[in-house]
Amino acid sequence: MFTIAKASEQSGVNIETIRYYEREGVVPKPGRSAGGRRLYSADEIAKLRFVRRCRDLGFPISIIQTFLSLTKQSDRSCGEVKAMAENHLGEITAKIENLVRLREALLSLSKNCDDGTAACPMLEALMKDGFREGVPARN
Amino acid sequence: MFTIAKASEQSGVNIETIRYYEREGVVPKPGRSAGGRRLYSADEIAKLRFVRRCRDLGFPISIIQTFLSLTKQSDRSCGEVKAMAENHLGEITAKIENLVRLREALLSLSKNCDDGTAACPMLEALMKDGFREGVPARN
DNA sequence: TTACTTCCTGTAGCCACTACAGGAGCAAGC
DNA sequence: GCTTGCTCCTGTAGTGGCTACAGGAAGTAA
Repeated sequence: MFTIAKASEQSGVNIETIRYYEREGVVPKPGRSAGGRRLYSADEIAKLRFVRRCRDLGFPISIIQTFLSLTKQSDRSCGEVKAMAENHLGEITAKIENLVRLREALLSLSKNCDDGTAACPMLEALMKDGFREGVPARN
Repeated sequence: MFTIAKASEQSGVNIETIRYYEREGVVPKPGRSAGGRRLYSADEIAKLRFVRRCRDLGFPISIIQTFLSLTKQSDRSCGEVKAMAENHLGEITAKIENLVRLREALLSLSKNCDDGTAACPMLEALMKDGFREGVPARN
């Protein structure tokens, strides 16, 4: 059995975040020592690592909870997982496209911006009325 | 002078968000009618539109406040604006690169995932120990 | 007058954490 | 046994940028 510091180290999840996950019911409550300290098994640490990896892949907590419940069944789970992963892939692709358009818009705005000019053409352009080219709406 | 609904319509900023900006001191407090309702001038609406456009470009509120204070001076502002824009461009590019790596990681994970299999290879891989390839850390 | 819409303030919720404050447990050295 | 210093505990509040109420007042058209 491991202390929360060891669990954090081995899973890559911050200590405060581990306690947060427990509060929110993402991972089950671990056992406690006589003095009331959390004690983690290797399995529980593996679960934390799984959550961490999924978060690194950009999955929201709600989806990860579904993943965790699907791993318990281990039957018929793959189709659902694949569907959720593909849906997430679509969202990532959309985000990338948005950011690329955004970068282009910002680049063309700041391009005319030279040091030393009195009035900044970028701020001018953003203030003006005739404007709306290729800037995507927010998320 | 315009009601908050007109200001929202013309600036593209949600009514609740306009009041939020006012509370936070992003835009100055507008005048009020006899009955206590907010009344916006064309200038104030232009300022809201400016904030909206900057938000659409991904600038955080704190940077936008700097922009707004720089537009008042109109002297020597361009260099600072350009520096902030370029810094922001760097952040956007980093985000894009992260997302692209993430997409590749997720794609290679979900590729082996066929419908109908008993155990899901993607969840298996995320549970396993030997793992850590090209998944970027979170923001 | 009545009905309907818009607006007001104030507060709470969203997401996924992060950062305290104030106290208790625990291990090592003297 | 006692002190020092670390880890851990609970509970609460803050982050950013909004969004969503509740409960009431003001304005407008028939």
